[in-house]
Amino acid sequence: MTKSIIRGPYKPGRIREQSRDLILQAAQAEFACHGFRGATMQRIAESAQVPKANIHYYFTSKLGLYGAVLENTLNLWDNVFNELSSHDEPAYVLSRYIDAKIDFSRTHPTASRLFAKEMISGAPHLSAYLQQDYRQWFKQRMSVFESWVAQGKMDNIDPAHVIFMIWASTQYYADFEPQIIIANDTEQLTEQAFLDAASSIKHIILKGCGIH
Amino acid sequence: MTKSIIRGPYKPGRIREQSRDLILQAAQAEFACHGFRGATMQRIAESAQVPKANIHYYFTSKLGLYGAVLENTLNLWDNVFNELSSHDEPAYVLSRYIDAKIDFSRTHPTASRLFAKEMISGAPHLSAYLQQDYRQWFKQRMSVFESWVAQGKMDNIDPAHVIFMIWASTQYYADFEPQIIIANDTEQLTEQAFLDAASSIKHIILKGCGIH
DNA sequence: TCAATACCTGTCTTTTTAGTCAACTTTTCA
DNA sequence: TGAAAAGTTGACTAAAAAGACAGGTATTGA
Repeated sequence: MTKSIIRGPYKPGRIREQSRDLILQAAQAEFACHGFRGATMQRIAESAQVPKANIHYYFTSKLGLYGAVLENTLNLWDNVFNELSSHDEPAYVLSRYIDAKIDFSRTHPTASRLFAKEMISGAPHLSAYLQQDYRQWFKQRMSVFESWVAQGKMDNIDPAHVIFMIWASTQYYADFEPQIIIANDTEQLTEQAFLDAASSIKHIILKGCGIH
Repeated sequence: MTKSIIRGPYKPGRIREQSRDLILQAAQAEFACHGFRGATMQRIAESAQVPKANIHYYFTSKLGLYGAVLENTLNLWDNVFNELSSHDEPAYVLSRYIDAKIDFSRTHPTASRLFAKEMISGAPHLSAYLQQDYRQWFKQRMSVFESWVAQGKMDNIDPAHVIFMIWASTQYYADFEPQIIIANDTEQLTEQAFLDAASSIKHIILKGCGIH
């Protein structure tokens, strides 16, 4: 076998990590497309090109696999969330954040869709996350916006709606791709299309909030 | 039986219509929550409080039922679409449209979620609609926006992104309800919450597009 | 009132699904 | 190098799924 040449010297747990990752990748796509109930272990196995029993060697059950996929995806998510850092200039902060969100939609569309599906289903598997990290993050950012309003750096708008508008607008380009593709009369969305979207969103949000 | 007293005099086909509607209602909720594959005829039957065989009396198959639900929902959708009529004043037209969209999110959240799920799955059952009515509607409205830009009534922004932003922002309040509820520290969204959302969205979109 | 028609549903079949398991191969490391 | 550990998988089981259908009941209009 040429494995040791191709993959380099063996380390304990290396195969485990690699196989798990392969399965998680396939599972993310399947769950994003069909939701938890609609996904089947068989299709995930075929997509990952492993026997179904192999999935059950690494994951206890379908629910366990789904949990692992969600956890995996939450980490990516948090990185983008943290782009909305504290900074004196709202124009700079929001511009960077919108760019980061649009870039996430372009580079991780299935991650975005997975969360959207979970939310639409009532987020039955995300309540812990929503109650903890999300809630905390949200409150912190709210206070940043409020300080901007107090300093006259932006219009007096409920920050929650601004945040929702940014999320909704940026995630739309991942979640509603078929609609956008048909409207654009194209086969697939180019990087330029995402940059244009970011540009329009930034224009409307910044100007709309009275940020200079 | 008291049916004739409760339901009034019988007309041919009246029972059919009533039963179909009951099932469609339950099916919409189930499909919206679990998607086409994740939904089961059994749960739809339980939710509608009819035997499963009764569903198969009115609908040929699961796919047939799903198609009927989609068609049913598309009619509601189109009514809201048509609110974005031609009119001289962009401020008036867009305000009315945003109000109508937010109101739809409030009064028909499951309809909104059903479409969102279908879109995220790649819209496999909506290609006909997207290629026909949707495409046509979109092009027409684009030209309205373009005439506004030409007349200097709004900033020179690609209208597609404005439309997407309005859709995304308004539908978000139906599709991502769990997220919004937790951010709002409330049990459920009140009508006032929707009115506030509409108000903020209108402020940002109109001002952001340079519409007076 | 009384066929004819429409409506209803318990029971059955077939297919698909999640999950198990024991026999097998590969990898590791002492 | 060889035995223990890790990884693999074909074949199985039990549960859940969609759908068919025959034998019923309710409704209608003449």
